[in-house]
Amino acid sequence: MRKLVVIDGNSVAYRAFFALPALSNSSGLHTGAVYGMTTMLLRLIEEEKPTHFLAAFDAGKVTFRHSQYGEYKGGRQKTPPELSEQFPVIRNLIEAMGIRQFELEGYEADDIIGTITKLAEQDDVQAVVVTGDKDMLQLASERVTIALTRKGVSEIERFDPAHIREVYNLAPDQIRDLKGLMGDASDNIPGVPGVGEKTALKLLHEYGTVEQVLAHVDELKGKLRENIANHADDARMSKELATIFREVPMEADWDALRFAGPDKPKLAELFRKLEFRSLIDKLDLGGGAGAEPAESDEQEEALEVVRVTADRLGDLVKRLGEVKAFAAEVTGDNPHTGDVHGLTFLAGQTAYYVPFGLLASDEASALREWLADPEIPKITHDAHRTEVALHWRGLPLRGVAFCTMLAGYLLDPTEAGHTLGLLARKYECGSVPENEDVYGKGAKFKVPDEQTLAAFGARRALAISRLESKLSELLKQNGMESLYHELELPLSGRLAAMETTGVRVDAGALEAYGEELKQSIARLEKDIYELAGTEFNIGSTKQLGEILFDKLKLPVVKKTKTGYSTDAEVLEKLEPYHDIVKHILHYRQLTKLQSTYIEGLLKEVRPETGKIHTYYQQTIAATGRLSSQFPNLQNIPIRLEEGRKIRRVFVPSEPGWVILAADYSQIELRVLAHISGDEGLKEAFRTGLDVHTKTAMDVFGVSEDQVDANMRRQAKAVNFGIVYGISGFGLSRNLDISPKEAEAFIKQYYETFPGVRAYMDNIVATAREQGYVTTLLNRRRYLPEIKASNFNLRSFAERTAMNTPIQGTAADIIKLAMVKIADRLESEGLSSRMLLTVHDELVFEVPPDELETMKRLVPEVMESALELDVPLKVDVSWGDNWYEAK
DNA sequence: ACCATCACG
DNA sequence: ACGTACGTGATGGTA
Repeated sequence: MRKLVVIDGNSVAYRAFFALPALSNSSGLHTGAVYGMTTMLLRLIEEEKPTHFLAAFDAGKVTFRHSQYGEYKGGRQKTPPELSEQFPVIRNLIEAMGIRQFELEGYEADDIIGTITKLAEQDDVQAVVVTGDKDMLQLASERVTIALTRKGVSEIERFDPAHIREVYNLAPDQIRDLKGLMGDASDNIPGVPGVGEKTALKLLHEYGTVEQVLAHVDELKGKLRENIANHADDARMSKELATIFREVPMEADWDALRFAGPDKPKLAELFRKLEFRSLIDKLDLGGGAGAEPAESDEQEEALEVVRVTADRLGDLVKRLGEVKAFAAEVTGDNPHTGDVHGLTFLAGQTAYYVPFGLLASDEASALREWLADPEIPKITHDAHRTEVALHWRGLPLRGVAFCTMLAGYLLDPTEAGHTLGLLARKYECGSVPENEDVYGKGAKFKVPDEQTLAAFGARRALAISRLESKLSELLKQNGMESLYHELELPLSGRLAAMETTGVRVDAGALEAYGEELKQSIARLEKDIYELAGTEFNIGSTKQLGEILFDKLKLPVVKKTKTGYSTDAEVLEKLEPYHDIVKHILHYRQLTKLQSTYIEGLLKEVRPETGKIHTYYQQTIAATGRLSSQFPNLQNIPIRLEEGRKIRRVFVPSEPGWVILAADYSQIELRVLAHISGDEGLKEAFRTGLDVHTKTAMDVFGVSEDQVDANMRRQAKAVNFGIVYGISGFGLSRNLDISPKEAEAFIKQYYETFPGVRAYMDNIVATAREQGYVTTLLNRRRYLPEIKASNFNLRSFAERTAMNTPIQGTAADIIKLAMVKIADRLESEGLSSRMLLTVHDELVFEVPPDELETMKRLVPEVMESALELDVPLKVDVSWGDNWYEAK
């Protein structure tokens, strides 16, 4: 006798997901539903001994039921991401189990199951349907049993027609009628209002079917009669929706469905990945023929995890000399406001977890001294963040000798992230969960108990220690040792110091400016409403588009994928058509200032100090630049006067001091001159002429006094374009000229500076050959897409190949200058403080008696940070605030 | 969560 | 013929 088991894949997965606790493996993959599914499949194989096995899944989102009833399954909760991520794994599991899976576009699993069971009946095959969905009971027959999951998936109740009769006193076919009357909230099937299971059963026992109930509605009384009479159509439609379609175009290929048991090696590998250790043992999958040896982390298993208490601190203190690595539990995106929960120290085979409370207590002074001692080398992950977070708790961190995050970044700056979990996996140094998996995120954020933190810390510390040896070797192989040890690592401490120092902001002045803006915005708003003839949300691009293009019939210049484009470029083109446009542009400008720079900055001012403390991300930008967050102080307005005024509120934190700003002049073009070796471009910088004017002279073949403003503007655009990895189209858009004309400019430029063209050609060829490009200090960026056949991807990679060495070398230079300046300030005992860095600019606060020294020292160090074939030039300025330092 | 927009170098 | 400038972060609106 052939016996088929059919699983309702989606239904059972949901059941398993909600029934089981939120399990996850050490790499953070949720595994609850997979685990539930696994135990259930194993039990089915054991108990049912199927000769044929099929798992049916829903395909696509729209089925024919939606065309019958638009609201079908409407209002259903979105699948939780913790479950969605498990579906692919469930598919792998089923495959490894040796079970055939099936789905068909436009049909639900129900329909596939309805059809296969019908075919089973025809071919004399015994079938068991496993599902959580009671609707399926309608399929029960002599040959078809429905196994409903109970208590999640741990129990199964089998329904044959006799059992259905016992429980409901209905025939299987009448289940459809039951649903038709009572509806089903989970599928958004309406049914008849006021009719639940009890009433529906009573009616069906009396009349048999929905149609008969409707025919005898006159015999009913009161509200029930009224409801049924009014919702007769709903009842008929509901029944139809609940009816499983059994004519899906598919064939009964019993050979294809034959079940020969699990693919053991595959299953073993999957279980190892999922960390279902008990199942590996239970199924004896551990070392069977064909199975790979179990990947057990012996070192991790041998690790002793100690939760340090006050009376056991001595054990750790005695072994501080042996500490190989430490891991800090820091949570929160912003380390200035985040929490430190504890530190784990790895000494030999022991991981000591010290909760923060203990670390901060009198008893733990030896630990704090160890952390603060610059002479004791320390290895950790994300030293920069840790140092900032510890600083605010009065704990200095010095002597960081290796940071695995920074190393991971240098080895491949374009990776999606450099968390310890990602690095450990990538470099095969154990598996470490992400913070998100340990602490949760958003509303679910919760600090777990100390035991969990200790176990987590132990794994982190072990991974850090393993990564250190691997990554330092790789840095050496890549020739990045000095980039790492002499530039990035020292910089990380300098950044932490700048950030914790912070920059004073005159909050009163900021608020006052906000008041002014508020008035202007209100006036603009009124004007705009008047000109539009209606009030609307000007901030909504959708509503604005409707006003401009539907109501006022302005020409559509550009579209976005979601509708009309209304960006500044479009609005500038529309200015001549309607007065409203310039008001909108002005409104945009002022609301940007108000929301991002007035309100945004005010939120970040610490009331205790009146300062803003940004956080520089050292491991984000693919080119080696820094980025600035909470708030971003690298995009404070300067180009337009109204915005530039914001800079007035950035003031010295000590009375009488001044703000001093020093910026590299044309650093990227100078770098280009150096690395391309182009004689003409080098000459341009040696003459000391304005480089854009000089470019205009050379490209247009005119003398200095013949260069007009327009020629200089065009030359400047070409220079920018060159740095960005030029294309005729890009330049044409920027200059608002035709691509043809732009091409001509570029051709002319390349003829004038042939060395630049040679560089561009060479760097792209180099990228193609070696797969990456480098900066002067050997920073590296991989460009795998340089070989893509897709034109877009490849072109992008080519422009990146041209740009990254330039932008990245400029970043190398200013970073080097920062480290050198910080060293000088220290060695010369100056009290001036480095506060900010904005890609090619450094900002300091300076006491009056050091101003002369700093005016000399800062440019001197910046200009000599790295010797190029062209001079580096730095402009210095100072004043009472950042605005005045121009 | 994603998009469009806009601030900076 | 393809369809774009390089690198970031914050905001408000919308789905």
